[in-house]
Amino acid sequence: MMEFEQILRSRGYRLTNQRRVIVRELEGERHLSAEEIYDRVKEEHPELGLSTVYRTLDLLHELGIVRKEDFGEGYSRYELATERMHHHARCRRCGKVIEFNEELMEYLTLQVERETGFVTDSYEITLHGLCRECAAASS
Amino acid sequence: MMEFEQILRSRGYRLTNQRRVIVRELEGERHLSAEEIYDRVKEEHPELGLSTVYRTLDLLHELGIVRKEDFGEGYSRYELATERMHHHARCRRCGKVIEFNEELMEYLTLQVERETGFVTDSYEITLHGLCRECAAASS
DNA sequence: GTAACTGCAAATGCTTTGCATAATC
DNA sequence: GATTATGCAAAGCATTTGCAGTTAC
Repeated sequence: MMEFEQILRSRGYRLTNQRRVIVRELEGERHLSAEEIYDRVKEEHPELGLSTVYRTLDLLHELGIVRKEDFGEGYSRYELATERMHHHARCRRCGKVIEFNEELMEYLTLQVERETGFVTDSYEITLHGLCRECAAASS
Repeated sequence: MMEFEQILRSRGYRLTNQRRVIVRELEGERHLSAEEIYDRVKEEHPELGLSTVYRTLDLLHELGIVRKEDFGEGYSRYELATERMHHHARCRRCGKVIEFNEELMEYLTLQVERETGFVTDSYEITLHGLCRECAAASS
């Protein structure tokens, strides 16, 4: 991933080791929380601070390099915006998150842009309801 | 809205004044945060505590009576599940939330249920990108 | 009467911030 | 060398919890 370095430079941000390391971690795994990134990186780079992780994720999110996700856990998860878009179904009883992909939606983002001027670079669908087990248990 | 009283009773929960008042507030306005509900209700019912608001919203959410929404503000918003489903486009630069409706999607929930057993009672689409103004400013 | 519910205050956990130091350009 | 970025510790918020008192059934 060279692209993110160019984006940073072109906006006048500095290319630090911490930023490189955090992006590398995100390249390795999806859906990471700030704390998880911090823990993983700390082994090799004990000098990294948790606040730097938050500040970096904030910056990367604003630059459109990472997506910020909310699984209803009380904290955020992050993944590279280059990852394939995907969607979640979250059980309101047990909290389980089921992931699924689907292919339409392209037309929707076009329509929204036409109507509101909003330029979409990624999207997320969340279904609220009951997973198989909880649905079975409640009937 | 009588329905929620029946749901509570049928599950063995008690029908308290606090629960009634909180639901009434949700009937009056959409997208309310716990704190906003607390502030609105406090004028007429100073005895209501904020933790009761949170506990009630949690219960109503688990029962499927209210939807829990995340606009990326760092806290949750709530609305009655009977409200028309809608979707958001959130600007990653300025945070502005643009709301829009659309009508397809029915087929998607059916397909998900077929594949995973997940029973959807509501859904939410979030687009990530730039609003008209921020998109203009960054080009 | 008893079990569920509430209010209050304290605790928790994620995230942000102030400031002195260090690193990038 | 100037400015941006970092680390640390402390502060900030939303949310949760423990517990004694209250209320619904």
